[in-house]
Amino acid sequence: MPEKIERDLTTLEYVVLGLIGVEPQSGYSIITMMESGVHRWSASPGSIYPMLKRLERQGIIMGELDIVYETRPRKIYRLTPTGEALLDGWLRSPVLPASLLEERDVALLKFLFMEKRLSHEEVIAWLDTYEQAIDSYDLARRTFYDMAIQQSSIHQQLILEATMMDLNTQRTWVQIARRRLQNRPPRPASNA
Amino acid sequence: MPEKIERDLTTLEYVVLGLIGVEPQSGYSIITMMESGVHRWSASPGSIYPMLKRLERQGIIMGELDIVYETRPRKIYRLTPTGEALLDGWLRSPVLPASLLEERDVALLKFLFMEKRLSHEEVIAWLDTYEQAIDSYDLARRTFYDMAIQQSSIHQQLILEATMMDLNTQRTWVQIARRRLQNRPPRPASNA
DNA sequence: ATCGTCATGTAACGTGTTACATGATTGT
DNA sequence: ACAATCATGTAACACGTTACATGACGAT
Repeated sequence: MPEKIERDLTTLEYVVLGLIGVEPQSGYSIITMMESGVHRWSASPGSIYPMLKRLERQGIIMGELDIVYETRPRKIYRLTPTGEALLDGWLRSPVLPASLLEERDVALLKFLFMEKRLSHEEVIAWLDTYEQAIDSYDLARRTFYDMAIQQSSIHQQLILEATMMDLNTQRTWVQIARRRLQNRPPRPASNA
Repeated sequence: MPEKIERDLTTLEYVVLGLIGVEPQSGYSIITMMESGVHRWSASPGSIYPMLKRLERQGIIMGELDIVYETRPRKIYRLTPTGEALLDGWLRSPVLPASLLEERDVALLKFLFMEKRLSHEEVIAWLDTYEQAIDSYDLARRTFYDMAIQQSSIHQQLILEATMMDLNTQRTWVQIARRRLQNRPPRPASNA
């Protein structure tokens, strides 16, 4: 009987769920993937192993000793149905304006994990929320921008411009991504 | 006699030092500034007040009760020489390739705090390190890019492109910033 | 008189870090 | 035989969060 899940999961926990969701992983493989990867979260053994046990206690993942295909026994964790629901809920959660500048890497990671877990339409819908977040942020900032830009120092002005440029880049990317996904053939045709 | 400073300061601590460095602040004003500001660090009272005491114990800041200009007594903290040295060292520290994608907001905050603490030349030099970081990241990624882009899935390709676009935006911004600062008149001339 | 804001603080809690420890297995 | 890697774990520690507590002041 699993523990009750009281608090919302950490971003780091969701990322681990995402990795496991793409393919079942051992603690060691998670650590090495995150060390060598594009992720900012340096997964130390001291955080991963207790976390895996915690998530297993809560019935979110379940570990199984793998002694068949590997000479060296490893404990492979996979998602339980509860874990799948949690992960997919996180992946589907819309991009919020507040997270545009500070959690972009998280958004990209979610986009990575989505590929194998969400339907085509859901990914498009998520990209729509992304663009809506940019729009509303843009709107709020643009009115503020005109006021603030006047009486700001040079550095403050440049920071405002940096965020504007940042948003524009993100908007362009979202549009590219959506177009690319929409043009994607439903199934890979015969090659060559 | 202040405690020895064992560990390196947290980013949050440096940000607080930056705020105090621009102008002496009370705990409350720090909290409100960070809540309303562009910063991702939600400064809760439970983090700020203990931190201020900690930094004071270490001789990095010093607080003084302000009962003269304010009806309501507040404790105003200012940097000690030790604190100034720490802050300026942090501000001068070069931008590293690893921090380009994950700590951009920190870089912009540093850029904000620099304005009143570093010389013109030092700011330019810091921008140079910024661009060098972009160059080296770009170099490493570009060789990887050509290899990886081939056998990557659509989502992986798009993530790679997102980071490339991101880097390009940052490079453009750095160049704009440097140009703007170099064209800046040394002193504001007479206005109107 | 009362409510909201200003202003500072404390206590419990949990997560992540650093450092250390252990042992099996592979390579040379 | 020995070193490096694979693989999992533990213990101490510290920071930050959440929630709670306190009181003075200003406005109505």
